[in-house]
Amino acid sequence: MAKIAPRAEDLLDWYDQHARTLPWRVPPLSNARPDPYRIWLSEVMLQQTTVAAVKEYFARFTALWPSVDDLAAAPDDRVMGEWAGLGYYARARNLLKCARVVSADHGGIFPDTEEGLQKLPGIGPYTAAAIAAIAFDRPAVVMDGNVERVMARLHDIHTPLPAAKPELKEQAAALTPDTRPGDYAQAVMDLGATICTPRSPACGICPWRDPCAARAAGTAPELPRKTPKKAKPTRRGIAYLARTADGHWLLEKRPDKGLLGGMLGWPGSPWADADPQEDPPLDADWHDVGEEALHTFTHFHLRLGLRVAQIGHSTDVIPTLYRRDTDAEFRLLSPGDFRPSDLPTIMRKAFDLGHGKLETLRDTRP
DNA sequence: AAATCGTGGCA
DNA sequence: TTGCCAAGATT
Repeated sequence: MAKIAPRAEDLLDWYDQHARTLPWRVPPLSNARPDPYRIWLSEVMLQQTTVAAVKEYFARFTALWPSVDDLAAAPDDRVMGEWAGLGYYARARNLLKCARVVSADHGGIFPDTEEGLQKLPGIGPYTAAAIAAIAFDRPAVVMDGNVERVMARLHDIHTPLPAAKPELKEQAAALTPDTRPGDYAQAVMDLGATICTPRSPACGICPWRDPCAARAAGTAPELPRKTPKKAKPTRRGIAYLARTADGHWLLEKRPDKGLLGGMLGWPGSPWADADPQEDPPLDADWHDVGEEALHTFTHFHLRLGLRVAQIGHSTDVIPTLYRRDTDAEFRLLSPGDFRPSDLPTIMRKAFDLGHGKLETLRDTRP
């Protein structure tokens, strides 16, 4: 029985009828070109992040900063605060760097080639190809998790990831068309997101069901294979939430490098595998919150012990803040300046738990 | 080049 | 409950 070769045209026909409506997307067959700024912003937000999580952030960012020049002019703290909760905060730092390079060095115009795009901060092989294809309709080979999965199944490739990447890219390159490459790139990703899903793929309604080798072999649900991941260790630490008599909160701006880099957080001990050590940022009547903030990062679990204290007036606290030997900068934020939504999730969890304890202290010990 | 870097949803 | 997963980049 002769093997049927998959055709890009069949996928495009499916896409014309089934393309999802997305805030950053121009519908197929509309003869409109998308705004490269919005494509870039959406692609950076979508790195390792679900469409559902991105939507509200994309709406807020484009409302606050409609153009790359607007974003380039924004203060760092505002952008980091708006990114809070979305994760992978290096993306936000590189987003700003990239906006400022495009604004200052390229007149606010994004490069229209893969090579030019990939020179910019935060734009790697995938994002450069995606912007080149979607925004400029160039026949770039767009490789993301969806494309890897679709290619592995289409050709019944059992080599585990990431070793299979070169082979999967060869197959993807052979299929990428010269006509409508932007729609094709989005079509493969839509296929992966809605039909050729990681679990329980809907092979029966797939536009590529006939040429799919894994469907014929019955192996689609178990592809692509992946090399096993390491178990996550559990680390522990202690965070200190201090509020001044006039309602200021004592936070720190974490150093730009490393975990939660550039974000606001509560002062505290290092996070280590051993039992946590007390390490308060200043002398105060610290109270144990009695409940830990639990959180799981990419490569470890965290149990964060919490201490809270009422401290003196903000104008009296400031001189004591320079005793600590750390890369982070202390910040005393007034009630008007402190927004819990500016915090990364673990720090917001700590606030939610510690805030209530502080209210209890005030009520029971006037 | 293996490790690092978030978060929320889902089975 | 735990592990897996999502339009990856950086070092």
